[in-house]
Amino acid sequence: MVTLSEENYLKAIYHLALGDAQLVSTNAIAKKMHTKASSATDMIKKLSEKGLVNYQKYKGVQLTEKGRLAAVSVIRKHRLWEVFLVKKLNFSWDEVHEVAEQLEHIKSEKLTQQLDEFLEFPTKDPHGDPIPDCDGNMPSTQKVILAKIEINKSCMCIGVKDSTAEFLRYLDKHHIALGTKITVVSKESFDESMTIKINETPLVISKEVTHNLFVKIN
Amino acid sequence: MVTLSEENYLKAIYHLALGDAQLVSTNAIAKKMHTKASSATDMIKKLSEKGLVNYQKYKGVQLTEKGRLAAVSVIRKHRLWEVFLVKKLNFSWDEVHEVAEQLEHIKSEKLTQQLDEFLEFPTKDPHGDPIPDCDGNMPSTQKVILAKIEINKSCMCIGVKDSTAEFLRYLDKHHIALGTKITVVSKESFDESMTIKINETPLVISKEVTHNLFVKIN
DNA sequence: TTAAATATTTAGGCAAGACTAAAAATTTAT
DNA sequence: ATAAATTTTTAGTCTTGCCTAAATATTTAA
Repeated sequence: MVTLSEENYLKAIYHLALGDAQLVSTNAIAKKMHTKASSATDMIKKLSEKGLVNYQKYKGVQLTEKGRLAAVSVIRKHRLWEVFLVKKLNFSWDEVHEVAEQLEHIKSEKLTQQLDEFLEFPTKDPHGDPIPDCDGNMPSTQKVILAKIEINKSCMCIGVKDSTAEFLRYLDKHHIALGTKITVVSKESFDESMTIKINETPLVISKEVTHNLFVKIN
Repeated sequence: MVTLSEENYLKAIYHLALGDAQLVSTNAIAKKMHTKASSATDMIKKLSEKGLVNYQKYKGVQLTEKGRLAAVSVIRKHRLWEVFLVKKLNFSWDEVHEVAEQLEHIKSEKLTQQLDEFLEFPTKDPHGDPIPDCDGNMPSTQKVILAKIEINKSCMCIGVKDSTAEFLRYLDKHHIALGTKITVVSKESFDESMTIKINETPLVISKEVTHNLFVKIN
């Protein structure tokens, strides 16, 4: 039995380790969970006792395979529900997160499978993130940050890094969506801003934007 | 802010008062919630402090209007999700309850409204229970227990009283569904059993069944 | 290579929601 | 009308998940 709070910590650790088995620090976890380091330590101990993470005092934690499966299961549900909200209930991509944060904890194997089928087995959520399969396999994506694209090259927007509602609405306003073709026109080195073209329309974007957009080279 | 636990107590009180403003006893609440009377007392005090119930020591509780609205809102969500599970995700009517018990606590006004629309504003859940509207109005239903129907009269099955999975599967087995026409053939007074006809097929049912089926006289 | 800064853990507490045991109120029965 | 039975409340504990403050490790810097 994994509690709701434990699920949230596992998810945080998974994301902080970038889906890998990297060591994650107590402070990083506390920050992500908006709690204090002492609370994170408490929870880490509990997760460790349950065999969900490997933990050595002062050294950091990593998910065990059991912990990784639990984290990925929550992420799978989160992303499936996001698809449901956008595709079936007319939510926009900047509104789905907080509702999906609740729905991801609903426990029912059958519910998740039937939802997956009802949505016709989607492979990406509305922000372009991959949906793990029911065996816990997370599809790998070779995505790159827009900032890395060279001048005069084109690429396609395939995801966002931090999907805060404000950022997503900014993208909507400037007609940047998943699948949108972006051409890099020029870069300013002093502030890392960039001029891009979308459908022949030029747009100047700050480094906050270039570092939060994932693209794929065609 | 109403907690998950508080919502469950409010729902229990609503059901025990039969949707009315009747006084409900501490013991009855404890029994329904599968907790001890002392736990129920603790929670009653909290609900009372929050203005969700009226409470006088040793006298029992009743929902305030605020409490009733909170209870009905949870019931609305529960029943909408049950419809979703049956209509969209191919659940059968005996499988939906425990999942809906979780889904009913998801907090999002928009989610509930969009779900209602997506389901085309259903008025009944899969067990025949009415779905309250978004303003907290619970449609009244003049349903009667099958046991009350006179010999040689016909009626239509419109709901179940206690919808335990076992009872629902019993009904499935004997082809009794919502909308099924039932004719009362005879009654045994010593054990309150009854012989009925469904599509000309006779069936003997016990008093456990006749007291758990709601019917409507044509 | 020590001293200072930072990160982490421990110790002790708090609120929610449950429990047991005991006290108090109410109801039922003699 | 009083005793017995039942119901309800109170008092004190437990667990989960959080907190603050203090202690201890580790890392960074002089």
